[in-house]
Amino acid sequence: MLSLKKYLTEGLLQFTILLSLIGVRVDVDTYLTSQLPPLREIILGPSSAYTQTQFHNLRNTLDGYGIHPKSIDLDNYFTARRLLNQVRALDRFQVPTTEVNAWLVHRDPEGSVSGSQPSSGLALESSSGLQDVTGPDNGVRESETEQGFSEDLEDLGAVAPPVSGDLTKEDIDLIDILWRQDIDLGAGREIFDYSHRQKEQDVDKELRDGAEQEDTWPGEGAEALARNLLVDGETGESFPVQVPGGEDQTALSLEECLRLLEATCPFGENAEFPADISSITEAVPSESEPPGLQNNLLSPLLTGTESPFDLEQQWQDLMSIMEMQAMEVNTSTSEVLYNAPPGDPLSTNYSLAPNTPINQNVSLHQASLGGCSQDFSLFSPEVESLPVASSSTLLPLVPSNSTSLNSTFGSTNLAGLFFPPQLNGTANDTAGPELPDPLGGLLDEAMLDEISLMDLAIEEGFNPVQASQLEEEFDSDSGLSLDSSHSPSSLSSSEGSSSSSSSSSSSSSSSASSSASSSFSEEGAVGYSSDSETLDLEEAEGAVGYQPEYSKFCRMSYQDPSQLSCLPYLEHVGHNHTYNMAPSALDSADLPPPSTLKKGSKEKQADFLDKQMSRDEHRARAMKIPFTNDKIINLPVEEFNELLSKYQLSEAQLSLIRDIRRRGKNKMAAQNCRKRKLDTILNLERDVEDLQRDKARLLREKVEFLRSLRQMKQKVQSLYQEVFGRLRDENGRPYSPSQYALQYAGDGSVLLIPRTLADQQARRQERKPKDRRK
DNA sequence: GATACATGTCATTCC
DNA sequence: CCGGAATGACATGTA
Repeated sequence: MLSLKKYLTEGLLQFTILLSLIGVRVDVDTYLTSQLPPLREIILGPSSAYTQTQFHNLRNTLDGYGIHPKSIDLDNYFTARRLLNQVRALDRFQVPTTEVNAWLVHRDPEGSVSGSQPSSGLALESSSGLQDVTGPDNGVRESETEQGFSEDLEDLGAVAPPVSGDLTKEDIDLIDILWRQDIDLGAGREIFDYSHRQKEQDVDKELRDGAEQEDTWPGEGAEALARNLLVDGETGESFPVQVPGGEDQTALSLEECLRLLEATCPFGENAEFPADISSITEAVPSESEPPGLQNNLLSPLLTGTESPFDLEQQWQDLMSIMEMQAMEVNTSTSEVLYNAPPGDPLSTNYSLAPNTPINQNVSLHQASLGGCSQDFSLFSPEVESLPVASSSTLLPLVPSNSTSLNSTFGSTNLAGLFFPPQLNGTANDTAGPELPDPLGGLLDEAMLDEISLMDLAIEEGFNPVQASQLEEEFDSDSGLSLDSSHSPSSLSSSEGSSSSSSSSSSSSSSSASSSASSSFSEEGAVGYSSDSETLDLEEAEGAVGYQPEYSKFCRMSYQDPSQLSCLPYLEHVGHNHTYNMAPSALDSADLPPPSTLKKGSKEKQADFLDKQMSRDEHRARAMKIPFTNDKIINLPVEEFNELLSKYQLSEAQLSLIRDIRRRGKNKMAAQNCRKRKLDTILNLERDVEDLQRDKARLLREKVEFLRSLRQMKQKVQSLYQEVFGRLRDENGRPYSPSQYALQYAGDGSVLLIPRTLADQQARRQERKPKDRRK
């Protein structure tokens, strides 16, 4: 009981405080009532006959509510270790994540970007904040369909930000539900995972274990709160850029192209660009203007905005993905990319028809800023765990100069992009399937893999089973209802403590099973107690060995039937109180005054106690060892030797005593060892699940990145078409795509070169990566 | 009776 | 070197 209180006061309380510090609501009752047999056994251990006496005596004297001076070293050790693990695992915990999200929900309606928000809320927070920055929510919630993919998917925060900065009531409700689920998930999963191992356990252990389970399954659904929805509501606006025709080579400003890219940034949700683009288009030189002047045209638009950074960041991400996957450039399969399924909302708006009327009133600046600032969150893989830090740390990594895009927009990639080898003569065609590029292979593979990836992600990461299980649990047992479902145990855990002592004391007359008694007695399990203090208590109470009658009396005095009747579920709890009793005490106990007990019951009692005794106790009794096994085992060496010296013991007795001590120590060690082993297994299990979650998250990120990449590719393709289609030779005729191609040069210009030359360079570019890989 | 599980015990190693 | 913890292997009891 005192150990239990110790757990309550130290373990549970401390952890509760810890959680409170990080803003996690802790419903102690929920955890108390959660059951997890393995951990219960780990922490409490199996039968601990050695500490039974202490447990028993303490209850008798203090009724479990006094402050016991004894320091339980191992207890502290486990508690400290658990706490440490919990603290270490805080970053992985989903409960805090959920909680933070909930707070964000409550705080964010004003739309302010709260940089002080702790981790994990970021996806929601940053997205909403950005949303506010970017202006009114115009996002098309096309990804409502994607939500089925999994809400878990969005927990990475790397996906597109949520469209809406203002949460609707449904959103809040959903968040609230998810939050509750997270809180409960721990217990729920514990039960799920270990229910097969559950069996009759003593209530104290349940209480203690329940308090300690919270770190095992903190719950993971919360991440899904940040429902970052990839929205591509853009309209595929066009832009007026006319490049002066050259002879064979026509230089285009790189910034022009980049601007075009930005204007059609696939991630931007700003479908409409309210402002005008006239300023830009007016700045664009006429056809007769020399190419060199055009390099500066776009820079004013780019400076002062984050869009180039974002864009570059995106490209870096995309390229890293390409490298990571080591995908072969496959120009022959690019059709898949362009033949996106009609149902795919992401691919619908990106075919930019060159003939599309140019909207002269589109503010390119605003468009790029709005779209890409949101994109930033989309490409922040750290958002999930480092909300504030990510936004602050990632930015500095990005060159503050728009020209740095050259490094990312390397000639390699762009050259390939701008080199559709099979470009046919119809320059006015929308980005056709016949336009391959280096990204084609990647994207094709990505698209092909997407389904399987999603399956994988769902299968390995989010655990649809888990989700459904959650649903079921919370349908029938929603929220913190574990409390009620396990109320008996929770009741017994605290209130039953005193009565349990009485029931234990009455074990001699009750038909308590040995297993139950042992399980109950393992309270304060072996190795958890301080020997000296235990000894003091024992001696102070005179319960063991020398004053058996008193001990017996104490026990009998607790045989209050009313208490048992009040707590009928404790009746089965029995305890082995004989283990720590000296043989003499046992003898006396076994022979109560004839007047009090009938002979038959007395014999039964004796038999029962005999059965309760361990072999070593029997041996000790047989050898007339004058002190208790408990002392033999738990006394420090010095006191132990001192004790031995006090008595004239035969060699056989001494040998037996030493054997008893050795076996007792080893028994405790074995129990601790088994607990540790189980603990290790459970930790490994948790680690595996964490890794699986990470894997699933990464897969989801991959899918999202590939999706974004595909969109970018489509944009680039459209832009290529657009630019190329507007090129005119000196006679005002369009260039034939079969004869000419655009190539991005290293100096930032885009050149119009003959296709033969372009093909050669493209081939060269293809070889390079392969060689590098070798 | 076979089996799984919990627990105790022994031997050994390590600190 | 001793005491004791840790642990694998085995024994035993129980359901």
